[in-house]
Amino acid sequence: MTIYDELKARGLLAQLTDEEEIKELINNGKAVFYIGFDPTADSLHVGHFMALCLMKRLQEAGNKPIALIGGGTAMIGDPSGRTDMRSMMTTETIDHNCACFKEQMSRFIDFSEGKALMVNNADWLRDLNYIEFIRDIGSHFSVNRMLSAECYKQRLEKGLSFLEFNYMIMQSYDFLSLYERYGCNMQFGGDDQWSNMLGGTRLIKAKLGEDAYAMTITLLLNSEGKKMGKTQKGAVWLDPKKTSPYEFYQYWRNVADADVLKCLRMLTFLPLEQIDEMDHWEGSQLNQAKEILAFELTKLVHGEEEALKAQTSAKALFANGSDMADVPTAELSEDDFRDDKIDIVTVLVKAGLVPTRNEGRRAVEQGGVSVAEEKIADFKQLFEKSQFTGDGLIIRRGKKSYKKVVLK
RNA sequence: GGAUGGAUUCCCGAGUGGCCAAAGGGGACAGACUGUAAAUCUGCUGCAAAUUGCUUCGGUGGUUCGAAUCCACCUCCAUCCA
Repeated sequence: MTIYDELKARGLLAQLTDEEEIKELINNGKAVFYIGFDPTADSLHVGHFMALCLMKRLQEAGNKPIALIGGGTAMIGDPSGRTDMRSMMTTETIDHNCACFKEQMSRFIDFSEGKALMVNNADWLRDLNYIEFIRDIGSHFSVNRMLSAECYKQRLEKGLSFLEFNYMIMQSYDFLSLYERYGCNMQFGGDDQWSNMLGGTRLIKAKLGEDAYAMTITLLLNSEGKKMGKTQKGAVWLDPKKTSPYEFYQYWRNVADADVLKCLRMLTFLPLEQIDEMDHWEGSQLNQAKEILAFELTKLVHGEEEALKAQTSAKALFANGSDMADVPTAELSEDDFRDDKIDIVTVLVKAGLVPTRNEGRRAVEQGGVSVAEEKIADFKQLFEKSQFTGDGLIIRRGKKSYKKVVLK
């Protein structure tokens, strides 16, 4: 199976500028492609993960990836798909984020011996001369055309600043620069990037008279049409300090039935035959598929050891297993006790199971808290210090949040 | 630069002097039912030393016994005009 067919079968491809040419290029390892990442946070998240996987797949097929970190474009902010203006970021924050991205990416992509490149568009964007730039590049863009782009429609109703309006031009210029510097002939990106990417191919045609291609990846949406990888607490991060492997595992373990197969296809590296097999699974059997999904992804991101740990903890807590060793742990200090006692609300807060004391109270009042499998009825209930020594106590909030709490 | 409308809690959105920690909806969270799913029903949703206290309605001052609500100035946004 060619790489192109595989990507297609996995449902990863959304729009292409020229299907035949692209097929030819990537199947024969002739593509030098780039994907841009905007450093808007200090860690990559699940949304980036899919792009990284795609890079990996294409790299394995012999193509050369360029990871473009948007240290320059981040100073502008992409308005695509946004209803509000992005807040401005300082240069220091952006630079810090770039460094974090770099480190995380090198775990997925092989950057050795020129097999892949990582560049930062700050190198050519930050020192641009305005007059030169608009004469040289700006003259190739039609405002009429830009305004008719779908991604600006929404913003035209709510207001769009000139700063953000320029994002498309910057991104197009990136493509041109990469084409000239590294012979980059293709760009990949999320489907919301389509019009920005087209801008690039058009610019290359206009400036150099040469062809470049663009292809978008289907956005990973859940069955409700929302972007996946977001929880109410924010994004699901790849950095274990921001989203622990256990939480990461649980996120995928809990995806809706309707989304499991899609996620398996788009995100994992499992052979398609195996995934097609699971497609016949129904009802509670789908739970197994979710387990596979969660395990595979955790393994990809955090390594097999962490994935196994997350899996055994999950089994211990949900399926009455007995191995509690790897359940996420929280520690209490001597100072948390008064007369060697501590109340349940304090324990919940200290364990991070609840953000405020009020919520802790509420959780107890609604019967959502148990300690060592015993439901707590009174939020004033006290615990002895001695109960937290040794293996400590398993505190559970709701169905899915557990912490082992021990005395340190 | 001018005219008009607007800014309320996580989001949308009511409230135009005390009865307001602020209607209603969404989301989130918890309970029941389940398969760690979905749907449904119920509860709940500012913070805390908790029958009370504290902070909140774009910002700063002011009027008043009392302000989300009235006044002044400022900031930001939208629409129309230039």
